[in-house]
Amino acid sequence: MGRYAGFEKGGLKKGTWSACEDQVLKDYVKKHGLKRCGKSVRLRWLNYLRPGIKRGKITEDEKDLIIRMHKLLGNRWSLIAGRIPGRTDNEIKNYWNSILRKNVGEEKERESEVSRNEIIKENLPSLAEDDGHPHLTKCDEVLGGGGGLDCFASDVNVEEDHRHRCLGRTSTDTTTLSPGVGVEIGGGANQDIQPTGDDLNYNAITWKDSIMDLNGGQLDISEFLQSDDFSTFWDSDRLMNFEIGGCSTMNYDL
DNA sequence: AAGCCCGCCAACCGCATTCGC
DNA sequence: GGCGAATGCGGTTGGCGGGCT
Repeated sequence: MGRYAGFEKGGLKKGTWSACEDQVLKDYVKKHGLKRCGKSVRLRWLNYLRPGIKRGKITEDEKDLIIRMHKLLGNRWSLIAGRIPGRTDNEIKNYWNSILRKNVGEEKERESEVSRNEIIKENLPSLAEDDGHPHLTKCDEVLGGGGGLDCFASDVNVEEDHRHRCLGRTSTDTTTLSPGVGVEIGGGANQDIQPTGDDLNYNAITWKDSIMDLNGGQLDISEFLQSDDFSTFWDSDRLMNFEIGGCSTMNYDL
């Protein structure tokens, strides 16, 4: 994000314009009379004219990729586009908003009722047995939201400080904490859980067989996507398991 | 045939970020 | 450190074309 000066990417020069480049542009506009602002020109180039841009319909493979990446990254269109050669962020964004959003929404609607209940039934008992998390023992109400697993402790008398620590917040930070809310697990890249790194050993979520804790903020997701780890991760079938399985592929390590 | 509706997609817009001066 | 320029990003808008009535 932002300005990257003085290097080339994909054969394209970036950074401050030279006098020579300014002159080329001036000559061009003088000759052809292009009445466009720079931003518009840039966008047209990036999204349409740039070499390597793939035109035509999104293939099934690309569609699957977009859906899976979106589950992982959310609306990080440029990151998603970066993993789909020849497609622009704008194209992917449009495709998602016009086609996939409603498809995925409908699918989610159908699946959520069944899978959510099964996942919760399978996993929450182990949490409830944990004496270190008394509020979870009181968890008897589960609500939907975001494809993740939201655990709502019905006992609002749970010790506040403990709930805060489990949410990774200091006991004085109550601004985003609603009464009765316990822990949110899963649901993509935007997690409600942040590590405190203190008395609560907060490897709260460890992806099965994976080495990174995306939710814990130990690794910036952008860096991760550029890393070799991601290539390995991506090439394997782990991601598929991770996304489609959702919570069911997680190990809860509280 | 004409009008309307809707989906797709290119373009616009505002904001954030980074860098050079 | 402040400021402007350059760039990136994501949400939104608007035009166009095809299908339907």
